[in-house]
Amino acid sequence: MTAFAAQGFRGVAVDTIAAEVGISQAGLLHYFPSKAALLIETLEYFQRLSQARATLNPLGSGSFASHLVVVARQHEVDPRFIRLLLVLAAESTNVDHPAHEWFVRRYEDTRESFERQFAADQGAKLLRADVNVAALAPLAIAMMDGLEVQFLLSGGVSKIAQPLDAFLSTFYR
Amino acid sequence: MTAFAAQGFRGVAVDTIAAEVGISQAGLLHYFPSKAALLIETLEYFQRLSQARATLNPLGSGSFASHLVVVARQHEVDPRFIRLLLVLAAESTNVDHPAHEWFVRRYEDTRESFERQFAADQGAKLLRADVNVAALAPLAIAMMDGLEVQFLLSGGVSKIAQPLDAFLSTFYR
DNA sequence: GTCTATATAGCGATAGAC
DNA sequence: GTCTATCGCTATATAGAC
Repeated sequence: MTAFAAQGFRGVAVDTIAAEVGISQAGLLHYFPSKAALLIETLEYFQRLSQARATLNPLGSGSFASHLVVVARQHEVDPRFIRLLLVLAAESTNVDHPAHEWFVRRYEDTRESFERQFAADQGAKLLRADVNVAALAPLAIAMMDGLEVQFLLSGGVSKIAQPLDAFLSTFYR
Repeated sequence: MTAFAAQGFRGVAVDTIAAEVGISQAGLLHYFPSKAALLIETLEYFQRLSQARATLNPLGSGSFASHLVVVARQHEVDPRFIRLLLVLAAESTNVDHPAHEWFVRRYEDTRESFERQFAADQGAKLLRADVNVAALAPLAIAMMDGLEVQFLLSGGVSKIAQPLDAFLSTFYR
């Protein structure tokens, strides 16, 4: 995760990852048929880890927006997770990239999930009734990704959680 | 520009670019001391091109926000330009990347420019007086970058200009 | 100014020993 | 299950001819 996050898919060598876990390059490729397969498995593992995190941090207590801000704050403390998604999402915009299809599907899933959860907030009279949740979902995703770019480029000076909160708050009562 | 935009820095070979302009690999490296130098020159060239475009499309007629929406619409028609920035910005979040310093400086310049132009809109009573222009600048940049990710991943299905307009409009009277 | 040729290095994947 | 060794390929950069 950290290797792919820091260098992207093409930028990291299988040997580097193998050394980090204490085995040889051939040893690592004994468990994964190819480097591309290793990447996909890494992304799937990341996904499961994120879902486990979300379960530990349930959003029953507050709005979906406040949940997103908490997640953003965690990313500021430990950017390794979200960095993996950001760097590889940009790299995989190319259709030939081994993770292209994975990211296309993931963004679609995320958009649908955001839309559902904003709709729930609207049903609970937390989100303003005049807000179009289908339009808000891609905006919220875009804002999180974009703030992350500035956070990483600035070396942590530019923040994520506070600006995200400011943005989302304009849609809540 | 198109090669680096499509594949990033590490993903493209000098030979590929050389073939595209009709000379050999050694012929191309006759003009640039290294691949990294070629990348920086490409980014500088892109910058000059963007500024020339902005001059042709002056914003005297409307607000800075409407100017940004026009630019976004151009990017939807021809994503090659902005794609270069997005892919390389993500790649260059790594401090060892040859264009890291270039992007750090560019984002700082862009943020300052956005802040100045939003302030001008506020002075002209276009932007609401209660809006914090220093806070709005990074949000606007983040939104443009994030929408671009979704545009590229969706193969052009997800749009940039219309959602950006919806976002910026909430701050204008 | 542009070429061919090559030095040098790195990488992914496989073969085969233990 | 893990290793060493190696094949085959690709890539950057340089040398030197024309």
